[in-house]
Amino acid sequence: MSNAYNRPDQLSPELRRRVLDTARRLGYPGPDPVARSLRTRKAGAVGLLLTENLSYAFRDPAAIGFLEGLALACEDAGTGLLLVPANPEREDVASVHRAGVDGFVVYSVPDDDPHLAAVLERPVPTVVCDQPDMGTVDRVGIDDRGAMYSLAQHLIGLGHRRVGVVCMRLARDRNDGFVTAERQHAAHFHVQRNRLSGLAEAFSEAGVDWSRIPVVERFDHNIASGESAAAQVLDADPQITALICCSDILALGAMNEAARRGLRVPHDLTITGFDGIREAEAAGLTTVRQPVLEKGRAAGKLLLDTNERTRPRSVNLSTELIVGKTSAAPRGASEERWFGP
Amino acid sequence: MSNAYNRPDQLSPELRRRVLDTARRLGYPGPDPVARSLRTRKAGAVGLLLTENLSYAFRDPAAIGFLEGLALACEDAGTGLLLVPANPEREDVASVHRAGVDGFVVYSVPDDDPHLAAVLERPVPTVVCDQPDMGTVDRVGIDDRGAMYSLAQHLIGLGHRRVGVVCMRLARDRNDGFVTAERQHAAHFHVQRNRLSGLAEAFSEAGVDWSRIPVVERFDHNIASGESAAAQVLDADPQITALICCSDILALGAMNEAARRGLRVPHDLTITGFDGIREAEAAGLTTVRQPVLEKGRAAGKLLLDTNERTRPRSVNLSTELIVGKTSAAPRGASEERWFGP
DNA sequence: AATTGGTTCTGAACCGTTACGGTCACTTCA
DNA sequence: TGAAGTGACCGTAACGGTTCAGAACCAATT
Repeated sequence: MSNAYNRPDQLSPELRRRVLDTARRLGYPGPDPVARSLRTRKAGAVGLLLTENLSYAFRDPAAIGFLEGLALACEDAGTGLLLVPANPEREDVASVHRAGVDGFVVYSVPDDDPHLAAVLERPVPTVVCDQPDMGTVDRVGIDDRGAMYSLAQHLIGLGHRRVGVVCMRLARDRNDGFVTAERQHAAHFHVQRNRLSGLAEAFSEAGVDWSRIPVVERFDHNIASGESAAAQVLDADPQITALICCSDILALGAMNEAARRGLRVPHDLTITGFDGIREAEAAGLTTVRQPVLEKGRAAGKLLLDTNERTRPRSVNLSTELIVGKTSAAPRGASEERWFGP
Repeated sequence: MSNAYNRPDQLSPELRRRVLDTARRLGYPGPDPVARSLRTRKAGAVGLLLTENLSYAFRDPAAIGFLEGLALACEDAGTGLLLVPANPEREDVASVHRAGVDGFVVYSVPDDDPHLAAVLERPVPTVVCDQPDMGTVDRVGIDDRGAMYSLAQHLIGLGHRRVGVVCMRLARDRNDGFVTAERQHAAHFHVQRNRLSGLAEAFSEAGVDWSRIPVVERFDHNIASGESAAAQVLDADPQITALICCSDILALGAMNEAARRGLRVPHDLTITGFDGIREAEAAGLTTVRQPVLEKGRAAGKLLLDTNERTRPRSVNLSTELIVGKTSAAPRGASEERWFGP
């Protein structure tokens, strides 16, 4: 029976035809995929865990790029891609337990997320992205700290000392407002924590007292958040010469807010982003480009690569500083340099 | 055992604790999701079948919108979303057979696609999108014919008679070039067939000989295709006053080509799209807006709605003609009307 | 003391498939 | 002619959970 469907060479064509005929006559709908999975211990799918609402993945350009890369890898391997719903509000990890998959990819979740813990308990291979190295599972990511450090050095080189920062959520609780040093340090999102620490390091080295730099956090990641966060930073210190945003989306919002206030970018205010999404490129944003598609593909490859001689593995992809039209020397500084002593 | 995990009320807390303790000590990783699915006959996931490469879904804005809506519905229901790889090149339907899902959503595949046939053979509920009404399964879509008819009437009202058309692939075979009337009529993509027939009807009613209108097809759906297809139409008949594109993406490409030729839009050439994606709105494109997100959500709702009193159901979502800045009266016509007799 | 009622706990059947070993007929070779 | 070898076919035992019937137990009632 099984052979008739899956192993035509194991039986005579005549019998095969007869079996298939009677099967059809009896209304047999073909082998049941679930039972097959149980028996063969292969689900033919990999699970993707995102901390955000499922639909968020389709709204954020960087997430879309990641998904595309992951889908590419799955396609090559002929496996399906199961999007696992993980509502961050509820602590309901049943969706993780119910997912019939051969492995998990975990994309940018807080390191204390119960869903992540549930995944790690499952006896299947896992690849985490944009997470700290856990020592036990494969990892793919970038050097967020180093990339942001370079961006900061670019700004410092231009002469910026008085800056403001807009970042994404740092933990699971909503905190739309200023961020204490404590909170920065304890951020549960590896990516944000490292970007902030890269900034802090560079500016501290340049003699800036980091504890006095206004850092504003937003829970939701969209243009509107960038706008309101930029407004909050500019209200707190109208003297800042540069606004460093931890994502392009936030930076695009900041651009809107700058325009609303009549601030010319980069003449009156330098604005930078992070990610290198298409929209940022179109806007000429100074940013750090990271290979999001490649990241997804690498995650999939790592997961689907069967010969696991050296697990856990860790892949670091390279980033590139893109100097666009939104960063320049601060107004005062350039004149000072020009006419200075 | 099972009760200890899933039915805490069925046994004393003391026994439950003991069971869970020993389970942990034995390294038991929790109930196996596949075995559970087999027994309960519930996979906790719905499958999405796209005819394109999986990764394409993340490149096309309309597809992304659809996915977002579908993800939203899945989220509400707490089910996962399995992206089923269906390589259009290979006739390999094994991926459909192997998908452990409670139902399928089929999005815009040719009506003769073997993957679609394989889905319909599976004994699970199915919702088809942008497909002809099959009579046996639920359907969600729009009135492509009527929407395109309205758009054509808008153009006809403006005075356009000599037009060209750029459409997406009409069948599984690649045909990058002109389309015969025969091929238009026999198109295996319901959406494209209806859009073209809406155009043909409107223009025929206006006294235009449809068989003389150049219609150019492109297999790949991206900006570059729009560019080259527009070039092909304009080369074939430089006198056309309007270029009707069957998607916004193609229209955006056509805009590029018009610019390259020094044609001012809409002064020298009217260009229209279809879909109403964000990029089109930004460009001020005259187009038909269809609720892609709503379409995905409706498909998910239909599939996950358990009380199936009136299957098969058919949902038609409404569209809206958006008159943008890319359509105007043809140069000759407007003068004629202004200074005419 | 025996019956009843209720709760907690145990064991076995079943979901549908695949892997595997065994049977059987038939060919080949000494 | 008989032994060994080959290939086609078939029966059965897991895979790991859920479910449900009924055993076992305890307390309350007759």
